Amino acid sequence: MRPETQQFMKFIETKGLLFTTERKSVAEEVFSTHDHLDAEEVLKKLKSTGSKASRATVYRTLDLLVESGLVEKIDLGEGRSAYEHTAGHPHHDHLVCTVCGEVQEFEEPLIEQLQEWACEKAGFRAIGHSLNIYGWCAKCKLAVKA
Amino acid sequence: MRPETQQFMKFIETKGLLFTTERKSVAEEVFSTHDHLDAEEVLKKLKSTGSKASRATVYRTLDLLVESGLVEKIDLGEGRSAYEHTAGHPHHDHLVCTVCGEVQEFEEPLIEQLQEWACEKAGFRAIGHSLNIYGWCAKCKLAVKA
DNA sequence: ATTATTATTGAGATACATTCTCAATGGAGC
DNA sequence: GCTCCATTGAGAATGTATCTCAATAATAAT
Repeated sequence: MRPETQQFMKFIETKGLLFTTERKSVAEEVFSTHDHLDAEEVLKKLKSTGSKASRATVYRTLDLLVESGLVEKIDLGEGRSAYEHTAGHPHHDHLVCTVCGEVQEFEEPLIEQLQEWACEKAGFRAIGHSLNIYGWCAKCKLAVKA
Repeated sequence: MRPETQQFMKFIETKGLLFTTERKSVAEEVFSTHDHLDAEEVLKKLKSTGSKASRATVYRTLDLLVESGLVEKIDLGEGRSAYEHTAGHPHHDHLVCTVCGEVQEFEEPLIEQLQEWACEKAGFRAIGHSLNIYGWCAKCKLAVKA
């Protein structure tokens, strides 16, 4: 069991919930990669490894993972969203390729700072934010030129 | 007919399409306010003013309006999106209140600049972007305290 | 141990925004 | 008027996510 899954177990038990096999397998799946996974991908991977976790359980467990703070839900626009685990990952924003769908990360601490100022100015109390830039990734740019 | 609708007409005709009553009424509706409208709101307003434009036509015309550059489609996250006309509006980002649903705008040219740099660094060619901050607007913050 | 209580689950129903299909409509030009 | 093709509307289909509810599994009580 991965250390992150251990942490999740602690979170679940502290909340007075049960750390079931299904919850464990969803967590292990999410923690197994640094890629951005969407719920459907998690479900598919679980199916292929023999787990019988249902779609509903996958969504429910992903919500719990987000609540635990170990996983971040990112809104990729147009109703798509993905999950990634936060361990050892500072906050970052996303470059979404509209050609191949790939999602790259980028960091810009100053942008975060400027956002905070904008909120202060507007009397707004921020809870979360999402910044996506849509366009062509380096690979797809080349592919078109060629 | 509003001047923006005139421009839209020109766009439609230049494209070799027909400037129909339905397209005209959708455009007039969108240009009638500076608020952020979603497709369903446009449809409802049209229904109430006697127009018989269908949902499909509303969506199709909104796409044309975006293509013309006179209207911007903004992704508000969680699958919601809204439209606003761009005339006389510099680019801006959005503060989305998760309590009352209100959408405020804010401008921060430096953020735009930083985004461009981030793209350059990653070899990414940006086409569009969306920055939303979610949280409590000033009004809802007060309402909870009271 | 047996029973009662509660949490969790899966399958499918439902919701929702959006897009698609396709037959019917209706201008534009001959 | 007739032909042609763009446009339209009604409803079906899509995709993502949530909800319902009976069945199941775990925990607590006796």
